[in-house]
Amino acid sequence: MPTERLLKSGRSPKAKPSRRAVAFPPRLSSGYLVRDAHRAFQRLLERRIAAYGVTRGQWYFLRVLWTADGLSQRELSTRVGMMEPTTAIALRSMERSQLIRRLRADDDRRKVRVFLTAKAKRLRNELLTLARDITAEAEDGIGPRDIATFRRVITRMIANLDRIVD
Amino acid sequence: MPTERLLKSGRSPKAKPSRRAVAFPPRLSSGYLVRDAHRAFQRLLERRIAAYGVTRGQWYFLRVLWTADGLSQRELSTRVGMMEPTTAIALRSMERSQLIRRLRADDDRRKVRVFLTAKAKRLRNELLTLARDITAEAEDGIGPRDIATFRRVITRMIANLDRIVD
DNA sequence: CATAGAATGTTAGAATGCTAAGTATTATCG
DNA sequence: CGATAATACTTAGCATTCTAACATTCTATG
Repeated sequence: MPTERLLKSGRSPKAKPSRRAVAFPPRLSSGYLVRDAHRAFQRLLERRIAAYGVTRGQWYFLRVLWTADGLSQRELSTRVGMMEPTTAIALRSMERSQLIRRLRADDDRRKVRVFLTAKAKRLRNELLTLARDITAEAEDGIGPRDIATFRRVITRMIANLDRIVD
Repeated sequence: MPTERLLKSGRSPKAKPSRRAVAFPPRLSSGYLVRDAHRAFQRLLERRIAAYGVTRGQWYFLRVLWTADGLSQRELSTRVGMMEPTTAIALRSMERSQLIRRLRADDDRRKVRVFLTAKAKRLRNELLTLARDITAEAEDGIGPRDIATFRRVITRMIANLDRIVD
């Protein structure tokens, strides 16, 4: 981590003090901490699933489909938490990679149902284990009580933020 | 949040039990919680700074430059935690938006120093306040002790993950 | 000094995610 | 029944981020 060094640059020595009134160091910002943690998780996940020919964008959908095969694209979008164009792009790449097949629904011809291939089903246990390992490595040396508090707090933060509309 | 409904699809009723051996629900995955929180923070930040004509990609750099004007691109990349091509792209957009100027360093003509414009400096207090408000809204209803635990835990997770090389 | 290597930035190309605007199908209502 | 709405998905275009490969400039070593 780089040290916080202040370059004075060419600022006037008699700058108004109000310029500096607000301070908000990243270490005190939950948002910054969450961002850094997210990037660390992603980096590791991406590197490890690449060995199986799976990309990060495919991962989230695999994870849902392993539990609920045959969903429509709309349902998948909702569960994964992505917008539908994002889902469409991810599914196209998964179809190319032989991870899914897409079948038009008989009852409603607007809908497309997504089904895992045998290949994708075979990946399930190994990849889920891999994901659990990453979590375990992340939580290494942290007590179970603190982990529980962490989960409770971050879940509440998500709820707080999701409730805000403006 | 959508209910967990299991579509049985066309799977054989006598599938091997080993197929289901591994379970790892997202609610128990710190990685998933962190991802969701990250997206919630980003969505809100993006929406609010858009009113000032600032994008998310510019934000991280502004934040560093408000504290240390005149850094080189390499130093900026390190502090923000981005790769250099990412920095180059963000700075190009910031130059177009009149938020920064780039000046070749006299002492070392490989280096480019980045300086905030008056416009960018004027945005500082208002945008930092905005960011602090988002944090406050996220932490609403959570006790200070729990917040402290949360920060300690997530900081440790980041350290754990950053240490892993393979 | 000349040349090899290190340091700083850039360009190119891919993946991921968004919003806005389109197409096609189904449902509703006058 | 026929026009209008809503629903499901796609396309287009942008922003953000990465890795890999390049150009430019400086440093170090013979």
